[in-house]
Amino acid sequence: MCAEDLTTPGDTSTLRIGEVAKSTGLTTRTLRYWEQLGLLSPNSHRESGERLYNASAIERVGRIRELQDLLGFSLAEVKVVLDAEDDLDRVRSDYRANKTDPRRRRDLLVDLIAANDTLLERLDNTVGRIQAFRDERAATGKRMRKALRELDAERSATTR
Amino acid sequence: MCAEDLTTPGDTSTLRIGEVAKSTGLTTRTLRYWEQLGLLSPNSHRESGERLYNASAIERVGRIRELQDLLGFSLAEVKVVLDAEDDLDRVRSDYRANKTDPRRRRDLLVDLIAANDTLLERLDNTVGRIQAFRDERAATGKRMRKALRELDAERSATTR
DNA sequence: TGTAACCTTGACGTCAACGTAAGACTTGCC
DNA sequence: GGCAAGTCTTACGTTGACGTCAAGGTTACA
Repeated sequence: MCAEDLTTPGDTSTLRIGEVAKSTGLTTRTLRYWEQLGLLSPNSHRESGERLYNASAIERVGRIRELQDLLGFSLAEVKVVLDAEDDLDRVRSDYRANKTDPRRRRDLLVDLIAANDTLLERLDNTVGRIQAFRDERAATGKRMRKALRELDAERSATTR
Repeated sequence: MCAEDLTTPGDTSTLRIGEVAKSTGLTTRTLRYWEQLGLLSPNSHRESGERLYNASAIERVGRIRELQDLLGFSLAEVKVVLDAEDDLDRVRSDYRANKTDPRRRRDLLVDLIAANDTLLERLDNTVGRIQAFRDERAATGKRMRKALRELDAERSATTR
């Protein structure tokens, strides 16, 4: 007796939490914790309460990790970005379905654009600063290699 | 009675811990914590035990923050990088003083170059991934602006 | 020479992001 | 149908990077 899919019809590649954990490299604990923070929810539940995810959850995990590790966002900040993305998706599907009224849709869109621009600015800033750091490091590397060459030349001259 | 400078002669723009804190925006607690981790040591002490820093400490703080915030390094990782930098400085000054024997110096230099290359690789990797993320975001922004223009065009057509 | 502001070393508190263990229920498989 | 393996909730533990007293010594300045 299994009432399998209670919410979404279609797109039903049901994964158990352990499978999601395995294929993402996370632990089940982390997945439940993220769910608790509202970052990643299972797409349905079995009667027993077992979480069932679909494949898109794995993509979402990648997205979260990207924001967290790559950009150093806290999970709270990650949530902000993800919520915005979700809003955007909703706007898009509403757009297709022609559900919301244009005024409301426009307002939401404007907000999303602003949020996106803020993020972009932050990203550019970060990239610029890392680049600067990188260039500095590259210069140091060059100097060290030069010093090494000189050292070797000196030694070969001495031992000759 | 103050035996001022017990370690380094010259370069004596002595700063007290509170002054360093103020000019870096850190707290004294953080400075002491970092010292405990071996990241940043005062350059001398008074008899009373009071820490005395010189101006280079402030630069060093900047360096630490850069690695910590910008690159998301843990303080342990920061320490690795900084220790390497310190080694390099030591190699340089030894080089000038012609202290260490060339064999040892060469070995150290090779190690430092390798460490630097590793860091560079990591930096490039990070930059690349952030760039990719950035581009994706930029594309999203473009799409949203387009959607907004269309929406406005549609509305003005309707209200006309 | 007082005294407010600063410094010292503990030591305990905190917050995010999980780890880990317990006890009970479910599922998959032979 | 039995049992190992997986999952559930609950709850306490941990780690990194500090914050925040507390109790006492030191400095700087009027």
